[in-house]
Amino acid sequence: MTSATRLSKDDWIAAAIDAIEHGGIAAIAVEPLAAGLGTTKGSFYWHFTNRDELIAATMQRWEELATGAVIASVSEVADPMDRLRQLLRVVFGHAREDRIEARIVLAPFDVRVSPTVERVTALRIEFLTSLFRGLGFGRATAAKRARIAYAAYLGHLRLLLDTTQTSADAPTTTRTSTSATRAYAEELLRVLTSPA
Amino acid sequence: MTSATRLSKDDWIAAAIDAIEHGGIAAIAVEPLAAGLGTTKGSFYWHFTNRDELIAATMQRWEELATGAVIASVSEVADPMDRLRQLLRVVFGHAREDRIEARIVLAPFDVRVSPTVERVTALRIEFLTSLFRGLGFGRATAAKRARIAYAAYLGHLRLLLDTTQTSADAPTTTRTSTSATRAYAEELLRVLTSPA
DNA sequence: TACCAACCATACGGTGGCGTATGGTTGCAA
DNA sequence: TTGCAACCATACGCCACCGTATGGTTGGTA
Repeated sequence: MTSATRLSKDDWIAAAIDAIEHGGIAAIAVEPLAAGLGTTKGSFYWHFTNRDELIAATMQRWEELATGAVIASVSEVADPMDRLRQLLRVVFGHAREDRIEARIVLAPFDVRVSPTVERVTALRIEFLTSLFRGLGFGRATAAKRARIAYAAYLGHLRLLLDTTQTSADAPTTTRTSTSATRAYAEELLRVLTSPA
Repeated sequence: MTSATRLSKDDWIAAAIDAIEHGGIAAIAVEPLAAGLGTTKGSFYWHFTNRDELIAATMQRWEELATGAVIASVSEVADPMDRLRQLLRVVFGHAREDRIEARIVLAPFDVRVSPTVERVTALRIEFLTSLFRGLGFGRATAAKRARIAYAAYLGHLRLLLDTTQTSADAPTTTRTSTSATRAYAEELLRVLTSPA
């Protein structure tokens, strides 16, 4: 994995994204990252002018990942109800692993992060709103339900971290989507689509 | 405010809680706090053995505040439906100011914080569950709705921070409970109490 | 009023991270 | 095979913070 080859900008960004999992953007620190990559600051400061530039690049990369994947994986489904169901399935299935998502999306008050997160948030809520509109809800109701749905997702993301971290073993066996989580998602779907 | 008198342990804890608003537990740093209090480390290390002890004390204090107030302010209402309504009103009214709550409750992965937060979380969800049971929902449904309700609260807490921070003026005019927030809370109440 | 305990200031050494400077390597291209 | 550009290592100074050591103050009590 740590091949003795030379590094690219993207290698640093990838390492930065990994680091987020264990300490948020605060963990995007040059010297620890260099150590992890088996190199030194000398390399880093050739590719980047400073730490903030890496953080910016990392956020940009995350934004691409965050917007592209999920929505795409859903938009192929035709029926609106099935789309929403599918979305919840995907999103709540992933949630357990997505520590990175959690760290970025739950972390407030950081100017280097918030613009990106706010864009992603807006986009996701818009997408959800269109879903609810497709289900026949009026404009205002759809907007509110979308917001509730996304808030519930965020909260769920946070709540998952409680039980997860205690056992530091965490085998690669992604035991995602516990039956409890499934039940939660189904109930959420139920209440969110209850008649206006 | 910064009277030239001597300081107590509680003064440091109070300062620590304030500091959380502008940087989370990371902002509970001895020297900055000392400067803010108009004193020096000398004082601090007389009252506490080290930084972690202050953090622990601060979390303990927050736990008291977090559990006591809200639940008490609600339990005087008789009718279950009104209780829930009242709870949402209180909680969503406060939310905008409660940056501190947000920073503590949304921050994961910190061993010095998580045990406290997890206790508070469990307690609140239990309380919510009993509310839903009081509304006539069965055990399982009540538990799920409670979890959804709390997740929606957490997510809402996070979403509020987006719009809030941009304008750094933030006058003391607690413009809490925007009409948008009210509408959100009402819709949330509606979907959460929709028939099983 | 003299003293002791509570409380605080100052100075120090240590750590971890940032950014710069400067001098290697390495590999491809002429 | 030499040479230059890309890439990396090492060493340095700086800053913010932690914790210790040590020597003041201060205020109440004997």
